Amino acid sequence: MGNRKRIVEMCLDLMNEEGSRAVGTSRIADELGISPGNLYYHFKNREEIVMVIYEDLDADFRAALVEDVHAPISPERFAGFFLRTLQVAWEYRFFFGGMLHLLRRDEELAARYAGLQAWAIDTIEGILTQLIKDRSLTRPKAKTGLRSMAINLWIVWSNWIRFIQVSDPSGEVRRDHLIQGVGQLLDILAPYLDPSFEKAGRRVLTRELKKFAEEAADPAS
Amino acid sequence: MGNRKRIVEMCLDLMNEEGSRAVGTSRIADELGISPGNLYYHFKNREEIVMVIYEDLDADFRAALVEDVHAPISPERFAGFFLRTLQVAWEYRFFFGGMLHLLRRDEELAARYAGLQAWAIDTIEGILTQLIKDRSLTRPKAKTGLRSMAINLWIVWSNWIRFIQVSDPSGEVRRDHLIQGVGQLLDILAPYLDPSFEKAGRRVLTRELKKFAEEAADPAS
DNA sequence: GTCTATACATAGATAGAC
DNA sequence: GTCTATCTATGTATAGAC
Repeated sequence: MGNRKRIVEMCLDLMNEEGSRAVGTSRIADELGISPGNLYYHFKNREEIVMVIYEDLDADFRAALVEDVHAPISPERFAGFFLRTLQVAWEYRFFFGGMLHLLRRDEELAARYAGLQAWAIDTIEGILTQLIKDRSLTRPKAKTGLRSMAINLWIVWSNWIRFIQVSDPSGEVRRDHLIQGVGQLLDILAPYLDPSFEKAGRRVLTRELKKFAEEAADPAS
Repeated sequence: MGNRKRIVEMCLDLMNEEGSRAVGTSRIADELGISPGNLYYHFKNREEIVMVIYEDLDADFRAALVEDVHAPISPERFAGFFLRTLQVAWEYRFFFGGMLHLLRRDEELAARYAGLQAWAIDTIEGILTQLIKDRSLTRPKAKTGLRSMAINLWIVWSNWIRFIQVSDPSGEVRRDHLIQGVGQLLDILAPYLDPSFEKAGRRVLTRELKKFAEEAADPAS
């Protein structure tokens, strides 16, 4: 694998582990056993590395939210949206952790992320609208209810990992925390969901939790 | 006013404006027209300044959430909890913006904030329980529903300001954004709220919005 | 309490050899 | 494509005079 790619991956790993601020260009180079000069041959500056990573995040998130959206939306697929996107939030957790600072220092990144956020909220609203058509969701009374719901889902989604990290500073985030996050998102919608749809969605979580517990007990597989 | 206090206030202002990371000790001293040495006479290090500010935040938040909690809880008081606490989140927005980084570099701060978070979620759950006793809120079906609701309220609360900041990178956060945030929090509870209780709560927001619009139109007052 | 001067570490970035 | 060497800027913090 070329050094360019190795730099990006090391940067992502280190930043996820220690936060974006703690990771500088010299640190990345050190860790890879290459020279700072080499790193700067591949990238104009530190921002550029982060931007490359952000592009992956952006693409992964959009793919996770758009994948398999054909109507009607099954509870399994609906739970899948949440689970896949939370997985993305986990894989790029450094970004959400240090977001404000990263965006402040890079206007282009700020604009792009604002765009992703706007798109995400619209798309979530679209999914909710589809659920209403499918009769899996009751329309909220207030006109702005759907949008408000989409915003709340987005906020909880984009901050769930941080919430877990802060709750237990010395603990690590595990897959069951992600599954718990999906439950948390479902709870926002619960009062509007068709009971059997909700039940089926929750079953997916129970199944995932079981799978995780088994893997944890038997790491061989 | 003594320099110690001026340092704390300047630090808070600068960090709120530019993010905690962008503000160093030399910058604070510069801005106040005092020497770095003077700053270090008053504080052991930068962490200590942040800790002093955090202590205010902690106290202000607790006071805002506990103030005037006698049962039964009126819709006006309930809306007041949200409005006052969001005001606190706004006054110390630097902390929420750079939280993960701040907590990573200061174990004591991390422990204290984790404590505040746990207390807050418990206290919110307590308020919801009181609302159920008052018959202003319907108990959610799931056993863990109340707690989940409290967590969602907390997550949206603690990240609302950041959400607004990121939504419009070049815009400023105004009081009407805070009021919108209260609406957002109410929406999480809406399906469980007694309709007349909810209506009265919303009226508080309309009134606050009107007050803000008038003040904006007539800054003299 | 406050100042000047300075030490020290680290991070971002570049020049030029190989 | 990669290296060594180095520059520059900045931030944290201290020593010692006033």
